[in-house]
Amino acid sequence: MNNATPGVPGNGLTAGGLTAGGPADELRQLLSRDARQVAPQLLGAVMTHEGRDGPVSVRITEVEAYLGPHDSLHPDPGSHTFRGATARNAVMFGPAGHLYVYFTYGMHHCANIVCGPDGVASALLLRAGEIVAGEPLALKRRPTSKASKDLASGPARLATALGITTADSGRDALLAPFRLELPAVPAVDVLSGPRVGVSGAGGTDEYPWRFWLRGDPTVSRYKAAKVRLK
DNA sequence: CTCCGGATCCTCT
DNA sequence: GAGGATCCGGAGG
Repeated sequence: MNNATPGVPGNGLTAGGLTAGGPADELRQLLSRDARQVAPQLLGAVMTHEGRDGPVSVRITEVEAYLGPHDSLHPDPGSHTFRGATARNAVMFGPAGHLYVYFTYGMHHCANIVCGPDGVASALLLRAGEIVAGEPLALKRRPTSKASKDLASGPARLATALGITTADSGRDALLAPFRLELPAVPAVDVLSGPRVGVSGAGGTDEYPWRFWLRGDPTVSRYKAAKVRLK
C-alpha cells in the first residue's frame, strides 16, 4: 500500500468512523448484543442515507426484533433465519451494524440493522420513523404520501423514503453513504408489544418484540397478522 | 373510522 | 409452486 497522497496532509486516515476505536466501532459494540436489548437504544436514533439523488435522514420511532435459530428458548418462526442460513439472509449472521434488506410482496423493500455478535443471527427491522432532513426528496420518492408523518410510517415506506434497496443489503450502515447516530440520551417512554403482520409468530399471541416511542404519530397502530384463508 | 383485496416477484420447499 | 417481516385505494358504517 502507498499512503503518500501528494497534496493531502494527514492522508485522510483520521476521517470519522474509519479510525480504529472511533465512533463507528463504539456503536458497533453497542449493537453487538441481542436485538431485544438493542431495540430501546435504537429508538430515537437518526439514520441517514446519502443517496445518488441526495440525503434523507430518518429518526427511528419503531423497530422489531428478529432472532435466529440459536435461541431455543424463544424460537422465532417469523424470522427469515428460522430455518438456518440461506443466500438471502446470510447478512443476519454476520457482524452488527450492517444492513439486511429484503424484497417482499413483489414490490416492497424492508431494511434491518443487523445486531448480535458475529456468527449469531439477529436483526432489528426498521418499522417506522420521522423524516428529519431531506423531506422534499423523501416525498419525491414516495409521491403518494399524504402527510409528512406518513413518509416513513411503515417498514417499506421507510426503506423507500431513505432510498434503500436490496442492492444495499450487506452494506455497513455505520459508514458512508450511511450514517447512524444514537440520541444523546436514551429514549424514555419506550413501549413494547406483539408484532405486526407476522403470521405464525411463535405459538403465542404475546410476542413482545416490537418496540416504539410512546405517542409518536409515525408509529403504526397495532394490527394482527392477516389470517390468510386458503 | 374499519375492512378487504389486488398488485407483483423473490425466495425457499 | 406457494406464500410473504406490505401498501394502497375503494366500499361501507
